[in-house]
Amino acid sequence: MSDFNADLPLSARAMAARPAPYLDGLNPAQRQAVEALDGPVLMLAGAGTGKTKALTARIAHLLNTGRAYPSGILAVTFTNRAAREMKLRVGGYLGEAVEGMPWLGTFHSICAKLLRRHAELVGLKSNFTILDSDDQLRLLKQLIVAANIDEKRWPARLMASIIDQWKNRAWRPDQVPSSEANAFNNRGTEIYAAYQERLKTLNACDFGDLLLHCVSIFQAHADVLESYQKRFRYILVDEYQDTNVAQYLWLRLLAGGHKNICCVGDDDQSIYGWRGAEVGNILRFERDFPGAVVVRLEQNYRSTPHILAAASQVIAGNEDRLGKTLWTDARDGEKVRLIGHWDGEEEARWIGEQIEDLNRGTRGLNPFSLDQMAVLVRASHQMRAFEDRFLTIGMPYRVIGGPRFYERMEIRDALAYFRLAVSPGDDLAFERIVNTPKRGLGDKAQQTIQRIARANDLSLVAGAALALAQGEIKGKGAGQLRNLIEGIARWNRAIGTSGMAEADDDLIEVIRPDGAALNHIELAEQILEESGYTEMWLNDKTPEAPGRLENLKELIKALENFENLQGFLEHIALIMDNESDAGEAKVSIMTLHGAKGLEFPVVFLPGWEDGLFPSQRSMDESGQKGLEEERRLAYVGITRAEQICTISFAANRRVYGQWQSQMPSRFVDELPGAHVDVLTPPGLYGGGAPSMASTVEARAERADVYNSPGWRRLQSASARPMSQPREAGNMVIDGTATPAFEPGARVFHQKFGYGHVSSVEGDKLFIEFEKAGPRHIVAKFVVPAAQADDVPF
DNA sequence: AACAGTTCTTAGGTA
DNA sequence: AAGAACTGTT
Repeated sequence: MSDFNADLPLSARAMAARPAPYLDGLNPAQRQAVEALDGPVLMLAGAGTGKTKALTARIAHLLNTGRAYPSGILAVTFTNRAAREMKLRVGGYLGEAVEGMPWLGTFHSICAKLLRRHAELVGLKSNFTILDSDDQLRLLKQLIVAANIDEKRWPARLMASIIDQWKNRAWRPDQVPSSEANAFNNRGTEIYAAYQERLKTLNACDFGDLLLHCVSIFQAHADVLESYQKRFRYILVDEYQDTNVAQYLWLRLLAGGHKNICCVGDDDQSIYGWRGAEVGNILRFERDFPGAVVVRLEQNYRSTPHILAAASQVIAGNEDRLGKTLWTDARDGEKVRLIGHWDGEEEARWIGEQIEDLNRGTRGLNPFSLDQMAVLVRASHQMRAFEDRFLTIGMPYRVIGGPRFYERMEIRDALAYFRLAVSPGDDLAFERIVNTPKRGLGDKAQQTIQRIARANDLSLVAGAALALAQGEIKGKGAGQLRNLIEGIARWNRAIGTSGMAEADDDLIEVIRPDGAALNHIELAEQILEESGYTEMWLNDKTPEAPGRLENLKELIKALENFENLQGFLEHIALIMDNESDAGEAKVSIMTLHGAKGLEFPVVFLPGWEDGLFPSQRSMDESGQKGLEEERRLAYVGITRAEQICTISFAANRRVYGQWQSQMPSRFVDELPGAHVDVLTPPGLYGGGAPSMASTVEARAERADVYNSPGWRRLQSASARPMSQPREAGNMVIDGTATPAFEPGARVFHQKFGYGHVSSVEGDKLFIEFEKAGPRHIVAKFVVPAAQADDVPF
C-alpha cells in the first residue's frame, strides 16, 4: 500500500533522467495539457484533435518526471478498446516500463477489482459473480412473479432498465426519491430492494453495482477511501462527458484529497445521455474543481476541411454547448458526398460498389484498403442489409460491436457450466443449464427442484440432490440429473485441488503451489465433454452448429491467458470486444455509438432519414435534448472520416417488416451546401448508369448542383410521400395513377430493371426485360422508363 | 417432455 | 423481419 514511501525503483530513476520524446510534436495546447501535472485540469478536446496523444503523453510525463509510479496512476476509460489503446501508446513512449499500469482500465473493470478487495463491506464475498443481463432478467422475472405483478404488463426488462437508471444516478433502494415512487406500477422501489436483497444472498452483483458498491464503500469507510486517495496520486479520465452520476461521485471521492485530476472530454460528443451520462458533469467541472486549468484542443489533424466544415455546421445547430472552433491546416480534399436512394437495399448495393471502386483505386485516387473503410449506422438492424449485400458480392467485412462473443448462447452455456464448477451454489447458472443439453428435466422437474431447494433453504444443486434422495424426481430425468450433480461436485473438487493463490495484489503473479493433475484448460474441456454439451452441438444438424463448436474452441483457447477458471470468469464478465480476427482486410460495419473514438479514411453514413436518424424514439423520449444528442451523433459520425465521407438516405425502408416511405433526415438540410456534393444515384440516367468516376469527374459541371433545380427537386420530391410502400420487391410510384402502357414502351421495374412492353392484357403486361428476360408483370409495379429517370426515388 | 407450428411482440445506442 | 411465447400434437 505504501507506494510513495517505497524507494523509487531503478527504472523510474533512470527514466527521470531521460529526455521526453513524447513532448515532441505536441502543439502548444496539447503541451500545456501534458505539462500541467498538478491540480485539476479539464481538457476540452474536439474530435480528431489528438486527445489520446495528449493523454498518453501526460501519463508518460507523470512517470518520466518521477511524479508517480505506474501503480499510482488511476486512468479510467469507458471501453476496453480505449484502455487497450492507451496502454499500447504509453508503452510506446516508455517501453516495457509500463508493463504494470494496474489501474488503467474501464470504470467497470477497475471497480470490480476494488470491489473484490472490499466486498465484505457491502455484504458480498470477494468471489462474487457478475451477472449478465440474462441472469438479471431471469432473476427479476422471478421477483416480479413472486410479488404478484402481471409480468405481461410489467415486464422484467422494464424493471431492469429502471434499476439501471437508478443505479446510474447512484440511488440505492432507500435513496430512490419519492418522485419515482410510481415507477413500475408503484412497486418499483419495492422490487428494487428485493432484487438487491436477492443479489446479496446469491453473492452476486450487476454492472451498475460495481460502481455503486464502490461509492458506498468510499462513503461509509473513510479509511478505505483515504488509502485509495493516497494510492492514486494522479487521476485521468477519458470521455468525461459520458460519466454518469455514480461515476462522477466515484471520481470526486477519489480525487477529493489532492485534486490531481485531469478530465478529457468533448461536450459535442456526448452521446450517452440515454444511459445516464450527464453532460452537466463536464459543464460543471470548473465549479467542482475551482482553479482548474482548462485547455482547449481545437486543431484537427484528422479530416479534410470540407468534412470538418460539414461537421461544424451540423453541430452548430445545437444550443447547449460549450462551443469550440475546430480548424485544420489541411487543404483540399473531397467534399462530403450526399446521395439518395430508392430503398435500403439499393443503398447497400451502391455502397458496396463504392467500396469496391475505392478498393480498386479508381479515379486517380490511391486504392483504399478495406480496413480503411467503414459503414456507420444509427441502429444495429440497419447492418443486416449491408451484411447481406457484402456477402453476396463476397466482400470481407467485420461487424464491430455486434452480438458479443461472450453473449452468444453457446458461450453463455459453457460459462454457466464453468461457474457451477467454481461455485456450485450459483443457482442462476444451474437454472440455465439443468436441461441443456436435454436431460428430460422439463418445467415440472425444475419446479420440484425449486420447491425443495426453497423449502430447505438450499442451493438448487443441493436441492436437486435432495429431491433425488427423496425420490421426488423419477424416470429418465433422475439418472441424468444424478449425473449432472455428480459432475458438478467432481469438477468443483478438481478446482479445489488445482490450487489458486491469493490473487490479491495486482502486481504479484498468481502462483500455483502444486502441480495439480488437471490444469484449468483441461478441466474446462472435460466439463464440456462430461456434461454432454459438446456432444449436443456435434449432434445438432442446424447450420449454426459448426460455428458454435468453433466458438467453444475459441473459448477454451482464451483460457490460456488465465491462471484459473475464476480469473477467466471474472474477465469474461467485463471484457467486451473480441478482436481475434486481425488477418484479412475487412470493411467495418458498426453503429455510430460504437464508432466513437475511431477514425477511417473512408466513411459511409447511410440511413439519414427522419425517424431513423434522428431516431424518433430519442425525440419522443427526450424532446429537444434528444434531438441535440442525435445531432451530436451526426457530428461524431462525420468526424470519423478522414478523407471521404458519404452520407446517404433511402426513400423507402422496411420498418417492422412494413415498407415505409421515409423523409431525408433534417440533418441533411443542415449540411452546408458549399461543402457538399450531391450525387445522382446510378441507374437513374436511363440506360448507362454512370459510375462513381464519371459523377466525380462531372463535378465541375455540377458545381452548383446544390442549388440546382435537381437538388430542390430532390428535397421537395422527398419531402412529400414519394410512393406507396413497395410490395414484394416491386415498385409503386403512385398508387393513384397507374400509367397506361403501350406495347413497345420502355419501362423500369425495381427488381428486374429496364425492359420493353411487348403486349398488354388489361392491367397485366408482358415485358422483355433487358437483364431479367421475359416476364408477366402487373402494370402498377412498373413505371415508364422516362419517369424512373426523372424521379430519383 | 419434446417438437412443430402458431401467434405475438418488438425493433436505439453500451459496460 | 426475427425472436419469444404459446399451442397443440406426438
